[in-house]
Amino acid sequence: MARPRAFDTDAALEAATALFWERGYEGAGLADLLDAMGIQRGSLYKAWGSKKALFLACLDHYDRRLVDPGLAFLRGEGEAAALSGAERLAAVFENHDPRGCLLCNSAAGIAGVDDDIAHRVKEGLDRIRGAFEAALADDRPGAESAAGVAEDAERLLQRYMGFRVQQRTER
Amino acid sequence: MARPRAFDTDAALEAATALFWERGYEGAGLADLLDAMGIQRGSLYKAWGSKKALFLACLDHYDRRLVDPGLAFLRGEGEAAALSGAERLAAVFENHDPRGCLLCNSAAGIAGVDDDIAHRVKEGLDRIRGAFEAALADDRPGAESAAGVAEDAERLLQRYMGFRVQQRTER
DNA sequence: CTGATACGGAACCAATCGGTCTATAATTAC
DNA sequence: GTAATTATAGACCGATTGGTTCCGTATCAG
Repeated sequence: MARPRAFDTDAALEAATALFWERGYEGAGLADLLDAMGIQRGSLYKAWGSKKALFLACLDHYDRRLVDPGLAFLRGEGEAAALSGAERLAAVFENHDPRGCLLCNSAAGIAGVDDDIAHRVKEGLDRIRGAFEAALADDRPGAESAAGVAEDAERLLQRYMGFRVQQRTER
Repeated sequence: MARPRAFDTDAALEAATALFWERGYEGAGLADLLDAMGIQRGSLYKAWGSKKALFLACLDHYDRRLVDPGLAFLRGEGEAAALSGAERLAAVFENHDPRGCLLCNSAAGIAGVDDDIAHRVKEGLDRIRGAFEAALADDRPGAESAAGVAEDAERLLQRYMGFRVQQRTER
């Protein structure tokens, strides 16, 4: 084919994600995004088509770079295998970031207005709940309390979301 | 003095609060706000001075109309006196609203960008934490576990915030 | 009745919003 | 080398943003 893209898609996505994370979907204007990404309007619209599509791509990027490793840790994969479920869960609530969590911020914000984004965010949160369930089940014998685990995971997800949201007010 | 205000400040605040609640600070434009409030630009700026000041006034209105009664309930005042602390706490997690909680939405959103709003939101959340503490202490003997109550109240606040945020993705 | 006040309504403002378009440059296949 | 293809930069678009200013008028105290 013809002329290849001159910018690093992943690096641009990383920069856009950071801005959406800090300022939210509506708070991050096109001009700010382009500035942070170091590209021009034409390139953005050629690559992603719209601000909303870019945002959805950022949610994917966020999943890949931050959520997935976190979920693997919770499930006890890799070096986390040496830790108990409770220890892995405790580690999650050590992670402080004044920006909170992109998924949680989006849930409280734009997800209440846009159905596509709401659906995408819900998916992400469901994945986190699943990993919480895995970590909880790891410390409990047999299938004795499958329902209890699901219920506790739901509460844990709620606490996690609140935990991350709370950090945005503490600066 | 002279000519009195022709519109009901409280009713206008109620309408503005509803819009901010549903769409967030940045999602609610002046045109939408004025339309919902049934007043004109001039009146809004004469009465509140700016969009941000209006928003802060809406947070106060929200406190007065919804938070305060909720806190009184948690503290066991009025007809809630017949309920145990645990029963009062359980009732709080029954309240479903697809708009979530204005305080929590603001924490996850605009509070991360504006310091004045962040401060105001933090205050509101601290008040909720205090009421959780009161409800928890009500079920526990003496001052045996004051620190434990504070810690549990913090976790309860986190779960509450996540609980309300979550509802914005479930529509 | 009169003068002071400040209201409601609308015109108006610069700046920004998300998005499109075109001219140019770079790269490929042939 | 040439033609086809695609990305780039940036000018440009109408609409909307939050905010100001003005005017005619209603309402007050004296």
